[in-house]
Amino acid sequence: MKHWLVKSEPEAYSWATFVREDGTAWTGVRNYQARNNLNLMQPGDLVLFYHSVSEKAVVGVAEVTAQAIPDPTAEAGSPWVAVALRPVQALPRPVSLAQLKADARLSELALLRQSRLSVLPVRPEEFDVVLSLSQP
DNA sequence: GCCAACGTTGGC
DNA sequence: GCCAACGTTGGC
Repeated sequence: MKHWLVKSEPEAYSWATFVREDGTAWTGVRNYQARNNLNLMQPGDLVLFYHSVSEKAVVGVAEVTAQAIPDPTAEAGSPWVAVALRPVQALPRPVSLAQLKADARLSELALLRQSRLSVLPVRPEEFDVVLSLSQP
């Protein structure tokens, strides 16, 4: 099982909406590196849900429920894909970008190294560190 | 194939 | 609001 992180601007698509809809097709990714990561996702993989821009914090954990298919919001024949995600749990407390940056165990975190990429791999130990940081 | 121009993302 | 990083586009 692999671990990932996806970003969303809460004004565009928030964790609350994601929970209310009980999951969604993760469409609209238009970057090749992010697309490659989507293609590597398998059902059961766990995904950190990050609110970018206005909040800058990991807010929840999602699970991949369907592997990549052609993105229905893209032109037919385009290379873009979408996976299906569903919410697993909100974090007890959001883990802010500042917290992530401050933790030496997360110095290699892909989010911190490639801040513009919207679909990123997370190492299992990094995933566990983020969860532990969210504990009250 | 190179590179300048331009657009977008996202942190500050 | 600004700007750095970075991806894409298009002229040459």
